[in-house]
Amino acid sequence: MLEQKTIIDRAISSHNLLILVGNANVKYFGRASSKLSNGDRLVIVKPDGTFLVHQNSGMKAINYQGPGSTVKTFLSGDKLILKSERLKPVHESIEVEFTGKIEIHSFPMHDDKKINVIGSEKQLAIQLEQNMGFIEKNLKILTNEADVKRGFIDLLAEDAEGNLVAIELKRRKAGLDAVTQLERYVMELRKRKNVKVRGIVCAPGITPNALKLLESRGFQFFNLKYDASQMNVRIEGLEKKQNTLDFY
Amino acid sequence: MLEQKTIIDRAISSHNLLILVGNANVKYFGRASSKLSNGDRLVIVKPDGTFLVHQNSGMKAINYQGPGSTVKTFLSGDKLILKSERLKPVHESIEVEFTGKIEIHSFPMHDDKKINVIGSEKQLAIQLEQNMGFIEKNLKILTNEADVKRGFIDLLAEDAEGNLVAIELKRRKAGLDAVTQLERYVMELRKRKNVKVRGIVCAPGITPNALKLLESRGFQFFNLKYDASQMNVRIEGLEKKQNTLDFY
DNA sequence: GCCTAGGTCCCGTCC
DNA sequence: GGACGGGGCCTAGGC
Repeated sequence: MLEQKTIIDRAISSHNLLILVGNANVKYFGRASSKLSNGDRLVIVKPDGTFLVHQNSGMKAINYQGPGSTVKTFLSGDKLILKSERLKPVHESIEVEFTGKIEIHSFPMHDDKKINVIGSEKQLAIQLEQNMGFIEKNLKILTNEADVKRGFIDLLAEDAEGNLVAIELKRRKAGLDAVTQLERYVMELRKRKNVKVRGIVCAPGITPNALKLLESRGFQFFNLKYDASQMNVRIEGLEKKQNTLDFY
Repeated sequence: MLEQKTIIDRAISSHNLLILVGNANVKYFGRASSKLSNGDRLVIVKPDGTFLVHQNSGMKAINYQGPGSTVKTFLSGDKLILKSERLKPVHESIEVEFTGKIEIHSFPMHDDKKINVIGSEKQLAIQLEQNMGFIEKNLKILTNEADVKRGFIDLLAEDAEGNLVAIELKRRKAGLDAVTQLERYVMELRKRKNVKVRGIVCAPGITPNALKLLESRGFQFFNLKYDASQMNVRIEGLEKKQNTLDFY
């Protein structure tokens, strides 16, 4: 065990990626607290202090600590303990107690590349901004979050009659939150400027309750079809949808 | 390379945890798309199909695929390619192209334990339900999401005067969303029942804008102090807070 | 530092 | 299966 501790300590101090697999229990204290009794676990320690504990299924780490954490090792009888600590945002700690054989692997990792993601809401907004005709003729873009001070509105435009049009854009199906968000922005604008303000949700689909809420507020919904699966975003269609009579 | 492919294929078919480290580029197509050019990467393949690509820093996998995905290996010249595919919710794929030496490790993992987390909002609700006096005298709990049909209210109570009291509880500082959520519920209740409905947000802190919004809606905020860092949840205090005159 | 909102959010739960 | 909300959400962008 002492030898294993030495190997681990050396990997950490040399800023390698450290991978541990073995039977362990895990305790966490901090913003919440958790216990996970013994089982085979994967532990990842990154050079930046990131500390991850994975079970054998599921996407998310069952326990974790972000960059900036520090990890220390302890021996307690025949058991090896890893303790990860961080101070901010609050004091938090994870203790992993290995009970048997540990597989230890350490790797130097060089990587300065950043991922390029296509299909963010922001990119959709840029596409839509250049084709406001998709929504309606003579819709003039005023800003995409530029001159509005608290400009959390995805797109702000002016229609042919001089009304303000606040557009909330979503990259996936809109839910109740999309409508309440839009409502807050519209209320804010109506309070500040003394003009009519229209609200539009633009998304690939909307949940039934969200549509009802939207219509009760006098807003409009535009169904958005786009494709972002091929390294470029392409808006394929945008059509106004309203409840037909047989919806109710 | 052929030998490495064989080792990987064997690990996958035997439902082991598979760990790969090596220089690779990564492409993703699906709900969005992404490219990440060459660098040292950690790839994790779990027995349930979970597929994770990590860089050497940061907590979150830079590319990922959830449980149920299938992974296949290909040889392309002197390069080994891992391809993870899933069909639901939409067809998505990740391709990891290794360009040089790959470190391969495979582990059988046995683990049927579930984590026990202390300090969830639900647990706080149970604590609070048993001490409604924290909020005000003669507040009678009606339900914690039990008999209400669409019971999305954290806590529903009745005050001394027979008014309904809808309580939105948060385990962390309340933001604008907490208030708009509460507002939706209160509106719904007012529409359905014909009684006065009060709204209360109960959280460890509230953002200034959220407090303003809350007060403009006539709701109340109670500052909640609790500790969940020691394997039990304990409410330490709960006091009504309102803006003092010098707030504005 | 706080506030705000997006995310290939994931995840559980309830309908 | 969709819908809805929690999460130790994390992370990025503004201020």
